Amino acid sequence: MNARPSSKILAAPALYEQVAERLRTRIFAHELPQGGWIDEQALAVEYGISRTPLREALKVLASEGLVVLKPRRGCYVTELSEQDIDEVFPVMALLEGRVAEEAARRATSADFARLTTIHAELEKHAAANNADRFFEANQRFHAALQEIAGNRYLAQLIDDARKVIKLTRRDSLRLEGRLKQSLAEHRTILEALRLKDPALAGQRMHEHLLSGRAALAKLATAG
Amino acid sequence: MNARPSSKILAAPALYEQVAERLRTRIFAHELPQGGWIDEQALAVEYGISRTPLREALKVLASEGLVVLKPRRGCYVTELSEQDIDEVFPVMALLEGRVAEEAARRATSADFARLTTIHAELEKHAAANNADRFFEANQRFHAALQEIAGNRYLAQLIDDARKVIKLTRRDSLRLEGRLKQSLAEHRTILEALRLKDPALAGQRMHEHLLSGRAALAKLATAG
DNA sequence: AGCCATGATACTGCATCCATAATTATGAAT
DNA sequence: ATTCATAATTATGGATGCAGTATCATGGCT
Repeated sequence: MNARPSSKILAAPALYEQVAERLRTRIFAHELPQGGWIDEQALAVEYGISRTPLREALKVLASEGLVVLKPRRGCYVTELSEQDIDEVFPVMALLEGRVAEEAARRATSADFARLTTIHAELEKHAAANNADRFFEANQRFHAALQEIAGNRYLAQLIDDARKVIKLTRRDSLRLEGRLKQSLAEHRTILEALRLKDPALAGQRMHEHLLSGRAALAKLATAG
Repeated sequence: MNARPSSKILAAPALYEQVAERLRTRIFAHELPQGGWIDEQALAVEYGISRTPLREALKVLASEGLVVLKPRRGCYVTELSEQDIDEVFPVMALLEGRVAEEAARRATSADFARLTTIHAELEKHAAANNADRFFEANQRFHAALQEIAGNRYLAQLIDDARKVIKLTRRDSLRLEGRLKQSLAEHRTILEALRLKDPALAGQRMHEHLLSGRAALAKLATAG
């Protein structure tokens, strides 16, 4: 069957890419549980496709670190150990810090206006205590910074790292008080950007990320 | 044909992985030229395999950034623009700097002895003006640092970045005087490690990488 | 003479099929 | 009853086949 043919609006992505995206969504939703076996046949039947594009999609996900391919054994959703998280977050903090630094150097007044708009949404959703929308706006804020920083390779690495982190079932924004804390940190970052102080922006962003990891750690003990 | 079956010494890598590795080698050797089209059929015939594992290998290389997949058009070796290089190197410098920093914190005396040994080889090959061996020893030095730093994710990113950089046909070590300069920089890095000064080691490594990029830039103008 | 249309060619992308290896189930022996 | 050996089942990995589309060449038209 395979979606309606009318979906071919300007260069349809390859089937394996569509499949990869669907699988990512399911993995992030933890619908496919960590460490769980991925049944190629079942998925192929479910998607109404053959195993070929599915297997190609899995190769892609494997190089993204979302699944592990055990030769002759099959494919499993990656399990993140506490150590893994402790390795990824500092790198993420480093990269995001760099983005903030560069963004502070390059941001035009138009860029700053855009960031301010997004930040206003963060304030709104935090006030409403809406973690989902806050999360979404947060993503857009970081994405905007990446664009302003203007280093696509750096942005790519951050996106990849974010995918890995999303493997965790825990969501620090759900932690009591974390949402407000995150907002406060964002305020200081925006302030540093406004001051056009690259070092300060980088430093605060760096701390912001590490603060996120600490929140995650609290969740681990709390259950 | 497919290598001798006797090569199954303890968990043979999947065929697509072997193919990916062979392709990487050919790409780095510029045997497959930048921007060049990759003929799936011809390669499959040459390797004596079907197109299936070959295509899977290409998916992996694509997510490594070594090739680009144009839907319905085929696969092409990635072309690095000057801008791409200017985006990758600063990130590389950032990551390698971090590795050096962490390594300075964690290195035991045994680790330091190992680094000293490798550095001695660098000195030797630099004296002999042997760029190939210098390059190889240089790789081992950086690999050793990564291991000492103990962050596998960080190491992974560096390895990936290094692959991208290797796409360039230019080799800065061939530049007159660069080999000696690189050696001198290595000396200062080792010195910082010996002093167990993380900040200094990180800073010097960072500069070392940027210095490498500058050398590459000179090569660009020199031809 | 140059340009556009039409047809031939060739390659990509997906499906299907097959061989091999791993896992599980069954049964026998200790 | 437990354990080990053996057979059946199932899934992975690779090969082959086929449909759809992009590219290239040839020929007609302006």
